[in-house]
Amino acid sequence: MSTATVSRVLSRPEMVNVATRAAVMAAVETLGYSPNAAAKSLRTLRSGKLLVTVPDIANPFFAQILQGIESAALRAGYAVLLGDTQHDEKREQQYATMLQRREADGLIFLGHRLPKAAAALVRSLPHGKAPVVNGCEFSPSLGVPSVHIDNAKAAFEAVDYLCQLGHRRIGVVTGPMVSPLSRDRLKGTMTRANRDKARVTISVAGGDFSIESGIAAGEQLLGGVKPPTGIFCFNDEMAIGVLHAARQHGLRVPDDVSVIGFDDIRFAQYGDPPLTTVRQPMRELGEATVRLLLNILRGNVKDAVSVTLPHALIIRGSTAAPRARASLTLARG
Amino acid sequence: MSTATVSRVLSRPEMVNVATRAAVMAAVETLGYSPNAAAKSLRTLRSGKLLVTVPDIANPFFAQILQGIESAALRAGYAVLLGDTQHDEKREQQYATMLQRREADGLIFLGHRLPKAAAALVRSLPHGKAPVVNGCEFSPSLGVPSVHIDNAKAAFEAVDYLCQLGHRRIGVVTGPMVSPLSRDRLKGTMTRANRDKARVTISVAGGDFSIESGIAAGEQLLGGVKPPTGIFCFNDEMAIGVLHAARQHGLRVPDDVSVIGFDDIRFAQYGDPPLTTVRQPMRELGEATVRLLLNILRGNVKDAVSVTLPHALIIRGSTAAPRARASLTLARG
DNA sequence: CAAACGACTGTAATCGTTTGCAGCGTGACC
DNA sequence: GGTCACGCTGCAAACGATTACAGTCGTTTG
Repeated sequence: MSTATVSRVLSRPEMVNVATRAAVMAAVETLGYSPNAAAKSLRTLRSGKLLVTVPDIANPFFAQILQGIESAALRAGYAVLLGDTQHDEKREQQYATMLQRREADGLIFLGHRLPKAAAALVRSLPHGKAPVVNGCEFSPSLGVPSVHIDNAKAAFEAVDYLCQLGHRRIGVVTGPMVSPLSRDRLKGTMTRANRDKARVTISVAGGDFSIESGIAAGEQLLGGVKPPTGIFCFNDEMAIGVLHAARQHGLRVPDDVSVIGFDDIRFAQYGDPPLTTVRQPMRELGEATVRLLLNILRGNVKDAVSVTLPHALIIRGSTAAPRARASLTLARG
Repeated sequence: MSTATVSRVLSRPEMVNVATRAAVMAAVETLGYSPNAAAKSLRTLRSGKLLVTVPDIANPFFAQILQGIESAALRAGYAVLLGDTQHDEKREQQYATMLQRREADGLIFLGHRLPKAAAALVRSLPHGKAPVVNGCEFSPSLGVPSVHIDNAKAAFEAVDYLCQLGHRRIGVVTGPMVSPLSRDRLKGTMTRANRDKARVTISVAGGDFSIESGIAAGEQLLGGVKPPTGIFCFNDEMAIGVLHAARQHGLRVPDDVSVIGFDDIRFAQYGDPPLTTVRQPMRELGEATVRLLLNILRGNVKDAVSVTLPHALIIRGSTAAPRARASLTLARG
């Protein structure tokens, strides 16, 4: 029995006679044989792994995307190599070198930076051939396809909802401005605000997507004179922080101040009050990045293009019309 | 310049003359060469990867453990292969076969089941040599070392605290009883309750660690006659669910009912009310599993033993003495 | 009856490293 | 001057699979 036959039994059984096939299977069974992945990978030049770098895996938003990625990858016969970069460029670079070493067949990165090693790969291959895709952060300048929602539009709608409710002084808690995602959301926010330039004023506080930064931003916004009556946060965790800050200030939500989050993580729904938020389809987002990457790996160049998934404003208990003076303004408006 | 020299420059530079070393480095630089991981792994029989299976990556508790694992692994020069098993035995098995194929040098599993393939490995090697470790779920019968807290003691302390506050009717929201972790916590609960057998009554509701199951359990417990005045949940998410159910029933926490969670995930602290809970050192737990696994991989058999990490009852705003009748009971007691 | 064909199976090259061993030049020492 | 040690480098054999290509053998066809 040659190794060739064994190999065939395991990879393309239909090529070999049923009798020998059975014999091989039996032997495999009794010996407990299983093929060596490294040897296979060396020979075939495919590792069967997808490298996924995540800015912060403890963030439920990313965790849920990762869940979508993992399940889609598994279904397609790939395993996931996980890198938690902690927003650290060094780590991103470090992980990206795994691509060069062929430890993974492709890269999905959820941050906003395209690591050098990956950028080199993108440059060295014809357009659309590099097995590198992005999730969440659409940035055409990177030359890498991406799966994302329309962040500007989503922000527009969130702010629009606050305006419709009658809010005129609106606070925004952003993420770091280095990321296109934050910039897009701020853009959408300002677009809506500028439509009512005369009446709507926006005050901006910077956050970093953590609950703690949300608390700080909330204190900054709510501690001033003429604090905003509605606050739009660029993720749910910061919104939870703002809720917390509001309580500390003795303000009731939504009576005294309305709060909108972003993402619709599970905890948004079950807090007190339940959070009005912009839902992103996290799981689908993860699955779509895998599909996109697989299209590239399979040479389906025409299907290797960026995808925009739908979002939805989910209205819950953390938003309401502003009281008293603000309502009068609405009545007059 | 032979490949041998290049290999040496890259792996043990001190073996080669500085001049040639520099030349090689220069060539590597200009050619953008980087060694093929599969070939290296084939030759050395080490993959440089640790396989980690997690029951549910969207659960912040596991996500934080994973974060500890990832950072410790990275520091030690290992990459993490992630498997999200969704509590599914099939998936666990599937991932465990990656060990046999040598796709990973070791396995860290966070569930309560030791997959067949891994069990076979454990049996085939001398005791303490199999590169398989568990996180969270200590079960000596598996023959695999583990990193965990003292779940029985922690539960004892949580229930003890409720008793000390004066609670007599205590509800418990458990996890699935197939896991040793849940059984240990229930054991600790009953140990404390039995100490006051005459006065303390325990009612048990089963959950599955999800917020939704916490809501259901909360409704079950709070909907009956003589509902408990204190509820101990086996994780924070179910506690958040119970908080939600209490609100639905018009009950105030902690005035009408006290709630204790478990884990101390980030969201426990910033809800309303902030959750009293048992803190587990998630990050350390992850790091310790990696250390444990590395000890096995390096043949440090004497250090390849289970570890119990400290927990702590964190008292916040979701617990208080019961009111009225219950307090009288306390006064009498 | 020979040739061609088809269905399998075996041979052997190949993937890209690592590493034991041998070779080689230089300097030291006897 | 010969021997030896030492520092460095190259040779070549693994590692364990995949896969053209070349048999082998029975069956069909002209």
